[in-house]
Amino acid sequence: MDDQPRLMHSSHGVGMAGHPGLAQHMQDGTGGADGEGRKQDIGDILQQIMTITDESLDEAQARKHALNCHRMKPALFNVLCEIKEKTVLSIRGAQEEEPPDAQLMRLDNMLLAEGVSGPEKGGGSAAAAAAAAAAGGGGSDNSAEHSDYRAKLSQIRQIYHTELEKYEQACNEFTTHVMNLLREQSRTRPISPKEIERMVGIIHRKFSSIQMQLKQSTCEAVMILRSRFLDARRKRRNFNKQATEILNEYFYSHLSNPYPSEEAKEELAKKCSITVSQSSSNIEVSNWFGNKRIRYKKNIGKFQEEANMYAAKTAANATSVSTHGSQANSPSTPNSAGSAGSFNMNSGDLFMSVQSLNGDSYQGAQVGANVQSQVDTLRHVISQTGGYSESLAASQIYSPQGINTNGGWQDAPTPSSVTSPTEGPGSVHSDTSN
DNA sequence: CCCAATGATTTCCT
DNA sequence: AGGAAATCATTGGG
Repeated sequence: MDDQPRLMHSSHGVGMAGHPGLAQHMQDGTGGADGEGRKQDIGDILQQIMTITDESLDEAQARKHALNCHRMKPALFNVLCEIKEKTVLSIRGAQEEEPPDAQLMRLDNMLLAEGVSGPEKGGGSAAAAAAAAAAGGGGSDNSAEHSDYRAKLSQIRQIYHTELEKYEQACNEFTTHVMNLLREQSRTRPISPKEIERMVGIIHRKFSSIQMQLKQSTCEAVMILRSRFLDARRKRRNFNKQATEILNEYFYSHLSNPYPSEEAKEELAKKCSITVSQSSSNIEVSNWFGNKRIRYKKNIGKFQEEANMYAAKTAANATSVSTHGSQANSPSTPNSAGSAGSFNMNSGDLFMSVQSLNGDSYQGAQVGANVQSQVDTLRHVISQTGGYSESLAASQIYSPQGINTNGGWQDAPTPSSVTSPTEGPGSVHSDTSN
């Protein structure tokens, strides 16, 4: 009944604007043409409409019905709709074209990328829960953190989907409700189907903006989750002793060329049980070697002790494993030799092949019991002169440091520090200055 | 709490 | 692409 005044206004307006003084005119009774008769009708109708508020409800209802059934009703309705269209809707209509929302697209893309809105492995919340359980329980090759992350993610996903569903349902309900209402009211108000359509569009837009908020907050949640779990990538855990041992062993036994191939990396990763996941374990190994190389090179003195230790260790291993050490020693020592010299000068593959063949055993073979001293002396020798090393065929081959003199994988930043074997650590202070 | 060690990331270079 | 170098950020020992 709120509509009554409005109805009256508009009809009033129409009457005045379109046919000024129409009512009076007709009441004069002048003119007897057909048109005049119709005008008379319209006048009556308007009159009735205007006085409708004075009547009782029942009467009004009856009148309404009568008006609805009036033969002029559709025409009048159309006129009113038209005018309304021109005055109000056209203004609104101009600016209602929605721009293809970039923001929304971004959100959608992200949700898709994060696997929140994407094709679910299954359907509905039950599947989400199942996925979460699976991730938590049977986490194939991921750390606990990772599975935790996935569980949380699927939780978010579930919430997102239920909310989305709720919104959709609400939107539909509301839309049909409004549509019914408008249709109903179109019997008493000038509401065209077009307008209803437009209204539906407005409603949908409103709801989609709500939806966007939902998406946005979901995205935020995912981001937070990421920052807490995956992006805690800087959160490092130290490798366990065994792992570092294995890596160090490899590093120092390949000191001449500490660049493990992909396969080697994989192998190492496996051995170190850094098998977080196939792909990332190699990265970890690569990181380790990258760090090691740079840090070793930067301050060889500091690593001297460590180097000797691992040299001794590998040597010991080799000797214990293989008896052919002694005989192999001088002739086949190549590995290290290859390392130093051949790395740059000779063909890489030769060196590689040799190394891969007996890389591990070389030290054992050569050094035997007093590995350490030999190592040190050799280093010493090499670091000092190139000529000298020549005379000591084996040693030349041997020492990793030789490389840096040649400009191997390192540019020999601290050659002097290598001075005396026993003073290995002592030399450190000179390095510490670096 | 300070600091060295160290794993990870970033930037630049080849 | 992969490495070197610089840098960041955490860990763990004192």
